[in-house]
Amino acid sequence: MSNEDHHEKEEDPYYSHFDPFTHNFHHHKPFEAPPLTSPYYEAFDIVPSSVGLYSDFLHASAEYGCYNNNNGLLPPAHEMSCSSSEVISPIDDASKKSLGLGDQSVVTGEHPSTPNCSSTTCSSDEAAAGGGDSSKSRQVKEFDDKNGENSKKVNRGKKKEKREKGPRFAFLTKTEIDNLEDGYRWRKYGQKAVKNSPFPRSYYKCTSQNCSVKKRVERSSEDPCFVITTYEGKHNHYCPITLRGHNPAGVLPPSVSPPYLSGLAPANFFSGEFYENLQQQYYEVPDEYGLLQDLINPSFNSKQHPSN
DNA sequence: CGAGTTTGACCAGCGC
DNA sequence: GCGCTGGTCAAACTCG
Repeated sequence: MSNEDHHEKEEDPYYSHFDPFTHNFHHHKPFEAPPLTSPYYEAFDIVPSSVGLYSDFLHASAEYGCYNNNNGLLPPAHEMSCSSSEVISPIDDASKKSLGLGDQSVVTGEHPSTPNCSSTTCSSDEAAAGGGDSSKSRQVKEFDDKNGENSKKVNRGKKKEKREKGPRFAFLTKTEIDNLEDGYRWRKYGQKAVKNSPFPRSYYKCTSQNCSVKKRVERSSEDPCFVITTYEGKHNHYCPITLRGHNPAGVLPPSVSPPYLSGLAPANFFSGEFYENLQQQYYEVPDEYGLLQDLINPSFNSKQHPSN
């Protein structure tokens, strides 16, 4: 799929703001939050639900269990002063299930029982993906050769163990570029057509060894101007790429950066260069694991175009 | 030749 | 149980 020039650049009619997040966020900070109050919250503009794109996206976030999650950076959906309840819905049991959360709470600040990849101890996809039960490691087709067939059939042996997901963070980007440069190196490992969308979803993994961060990129079906990028997991390495020869905000190594600086925030997200070509809507996807603070770049001082 | 992409198949979860 | 769907794998392919 190409980025066809669906749309010429124009003043974004959706980019006027209704900002529910700034309204009552501060009641939901059960932990000692890093100083990301306004930068992040203000980055989180939501437009009226009449804009289908956002509606969809917010629904998706609800499915992820966004608003009721542990760190409380985001308000419960039903408390958001967004203009429509159809846009925001609190996480329900079904949503938890979809998250693989089962009965576990999505409210507390506790870390999950699964390995937390926030340190270098997380060394494999297996570990990141679900506890790394080696007994259930995949059996590839070689073991199927007893039938003498060289089929592509595989028995991956991934049984019931649900893959547990790392922290997730998504944002909207108004851009014609599908795969935004974020400073990290990614290898595409899949592409799928998604229901109700003419645009495929692409799946990427971080190419860095021992880093299991993934991202999904899909263009909004309702407004192809927007690309929805969802990061999952947390980088455990330096950003391999810096822009213009300097270290952009958010690319500090985890070892020296405060938690909210490490990890997922797109490396060049805040660079002027990046801004030159697009407008963005940050949107926090439910972060079951209490790592929201890892995702927010404090330099993101309100969604301001540098030219402003 | 290595790294990255494409693409068809497989698998698991979920709803009916 | 079955079909649908999302997510992932890995062989084949492309590109530099």
